[in-house]
Amino acid sequence: MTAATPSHRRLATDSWESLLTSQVAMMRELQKEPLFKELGSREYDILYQLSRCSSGWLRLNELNEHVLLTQPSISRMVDRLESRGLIQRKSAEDDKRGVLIGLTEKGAAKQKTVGRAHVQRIMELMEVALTDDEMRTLQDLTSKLRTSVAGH
Amino acid sequence: MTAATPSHRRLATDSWESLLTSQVAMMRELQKEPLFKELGSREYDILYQLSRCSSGWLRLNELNEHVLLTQPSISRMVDRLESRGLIQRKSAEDDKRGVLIGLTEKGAAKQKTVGRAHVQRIMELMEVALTDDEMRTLQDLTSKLRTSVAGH
DNA sequence: ATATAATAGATACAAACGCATATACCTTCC
DNA sequence: GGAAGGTATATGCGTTTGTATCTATTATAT
Repeated sequence: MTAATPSHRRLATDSWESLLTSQVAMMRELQKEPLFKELGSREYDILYQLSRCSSGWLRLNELNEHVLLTQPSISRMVDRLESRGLIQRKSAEDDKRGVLIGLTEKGAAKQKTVGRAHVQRIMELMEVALTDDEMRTLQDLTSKLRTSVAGH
Repeated sequence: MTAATPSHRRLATDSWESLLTSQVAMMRELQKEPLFKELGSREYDILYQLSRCSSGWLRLNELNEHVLLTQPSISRMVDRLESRGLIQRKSAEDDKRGVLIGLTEKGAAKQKTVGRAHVQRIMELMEVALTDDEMRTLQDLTSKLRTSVAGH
């Protein structure tokens, strides 16, 4: 049983703040990538999630879990991506309320192009900061945190 | 010297993605706090930065470094917080282009109220997820990452 | 000294956002 | 099987955001 001493409190908040600010620093750096001018990082996130899921189709609410946006915002973001020809909608057969989102060929190509540059930049930044072992540890800890907080 | 093998690449991107999604999960949870209805989390961030700096005053561009917003957005956010009586502006004496931002008494009180609930929630979430040692390690690694990426 | 470039912050305007709510469909319970 | 309540997505509307640009001040170069 852990005591709620001031230093214990600080440990929790300091480590969270450190996580948060490192994320801001990385994001700021990643957003400098010129390719992100034509496809915002949250838009890329959508394409990325669609590219990596096994069936190729995701429900709107599944997308919503991964991006820090409200449901209406995702809905309209999907509108825009659809009108740009990057994704397509189809209604879910088992639940006619639902909508399935998938990449078009153009969208998949776009994701690959932007993704390559993105991955390259992430590698450059992570590599000089942390050793492989440290990356593994970081992944473990953040994974543990996410699982505990969100339960999946 | 590390080789750019696919698995090495994956290690960098996977650990970054894990960091990112854990941050999203935490944020989502923290934003459920009712007190954040009257003071958005980015607005709180501003008050928080002002509360913790030694002189009590920060330049607009210093604030900008800590929050993932563009300069015009910070500028207008400061407008709103000022008109709500939470912060005050004064021009910097050594550089007449500059503006210094500080908390009003009301702003400091607000920061404390919201901050307490915020800290409480962070503690609850972190505590069940990670041990003290793990939090220390997480802080070390993210700190290392931030320093490397942003250089401060 | 004066022109030139760089920097800090503010503002105009269009695009994107969140909140509240509407609509359509599914589930449950009687 | 029909009403009541729950869930998935869409839309109206006011607010906040980013891009581009503007003004004011400071730094640099000739």
